[in-house]
Amino acid sequence: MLTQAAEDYLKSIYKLQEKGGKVSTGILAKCLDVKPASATGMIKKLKSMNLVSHERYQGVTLTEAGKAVALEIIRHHRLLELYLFKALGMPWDGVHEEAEKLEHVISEDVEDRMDEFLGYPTADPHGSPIPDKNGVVPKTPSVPMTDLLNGQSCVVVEVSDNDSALLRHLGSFNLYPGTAFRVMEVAPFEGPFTIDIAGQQAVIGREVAKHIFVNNVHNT
Amino acid sequence: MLTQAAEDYLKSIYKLQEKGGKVSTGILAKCLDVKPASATGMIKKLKSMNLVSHERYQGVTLTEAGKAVALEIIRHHRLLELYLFKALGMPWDGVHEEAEKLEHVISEDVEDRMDEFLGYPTADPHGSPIPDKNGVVPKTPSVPMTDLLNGQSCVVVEVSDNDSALLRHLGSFNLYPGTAFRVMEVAPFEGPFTIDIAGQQAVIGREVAKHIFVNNVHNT
DNA sequence: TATATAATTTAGTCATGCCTAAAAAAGTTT
DNA sequence: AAACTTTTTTAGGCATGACTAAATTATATA
Repeated sequence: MLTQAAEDYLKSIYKLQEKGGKVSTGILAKCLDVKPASATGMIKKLKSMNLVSHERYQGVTLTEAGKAVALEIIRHHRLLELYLFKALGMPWDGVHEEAEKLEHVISEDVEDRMDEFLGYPTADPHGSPIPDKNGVVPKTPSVPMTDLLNGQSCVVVEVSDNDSALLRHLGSFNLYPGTAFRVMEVAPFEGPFTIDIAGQQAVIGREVAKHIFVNNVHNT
Repeated sequence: MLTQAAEDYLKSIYKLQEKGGKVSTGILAKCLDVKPASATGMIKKLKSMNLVSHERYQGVTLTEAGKAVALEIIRHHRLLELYLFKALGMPWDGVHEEAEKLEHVISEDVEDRMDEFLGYPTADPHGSPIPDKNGVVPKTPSVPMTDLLNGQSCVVVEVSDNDSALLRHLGSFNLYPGTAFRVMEVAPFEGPFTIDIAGQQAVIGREVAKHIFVNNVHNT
């Protein structure tokens, strides 16, 4: 059985690997809020378990086995988030933290039962894809909201899940995955977006917009 | 925050204390499957946190603070058992093990939501009382099935939850908390009980009967 | 009351797991 | 090639929680 720390490392490596191939020790360390030396240490341990490949000074990659573990943890996490949201009515800005603890602990049996209860879902409350039991991730193409131009309409696909204050902010505009909106105005000089959500106007700053991903972009 | 091991010690001390006042180091060690010296070590740690009282060679007792922690863990455990049973349909012989891991991890928020979902229950699937948020334990008087005499009828109140093979065995007779049965025969020389459960006969050995607690005992 | 037995505590060890600071090594830039 | 950055190694710290062996204390017995 893997330790919680090992699982967290694998999860981080997976996420970093998704957007940039090999993962450097430094980036990984920063992502996990530890010193690079600590990351090197854990990388060695994971390598000895054949969960990662690593050539000195060359960065880490997950092996197939490591990837399988990472995806299982991510699957646990996202199923838990959705379950806590739908079955227990937890606010969407609270489920991440709780899932972070539970993901290391639940059995496959509980995972399966939640999956069934939820009707075999493909995305968590923040729109992140839930890997299936075989490790297949149902990706939905999307672009960052910052790509949008004046007058364009779209639908929210996904938002970052790790900042609960941000999530509360978006919730106050009813800006959830699935929500459609239209860009009314893009202020010049990297300014904020004014958007229309079902008749309600909202102003979304650049920093916030970076964390919102949309699809179905079209001019109206 | 307490470690999982510390919480487990407090829980064990609470349970042992319930049936016999002060808890000896040896009993505690046996109960947790560690050596007595290890138990002494943890007792010292818990004492330094004012969670237990302890005079050398005199056994341990929980302080009010320690009792509060123990009851909170037990509340978590039993709510989880019932939740897993009712909301996720887990078999009653599987919920104990799962709850054993989750009890150390869930937040008060999740606890409250499960409690509400379940309608503020007072007993888990094995009939063990669920302490309320103030640490009040809703006890139901009961006697061990081994006290029963020929011809007596009664209702199952509670069964031991820590042996899943035993639970499967009882389940095969539909012998759950709330189930009524009548003693048809008590074999002599500490022999087994033959009972009638809704028209079905079952033979229950002494060792099993020790783990079944009943009330509403009356002659019929 | 002396003594044997049992229980408990002390003291010291060991393993795990994760972390750090500082020095050394390897890669990258200019 | 020199200077800089990043990574790795080294050496060590700290917390947890278990263990053994020996010493101590309590209890039961003769």
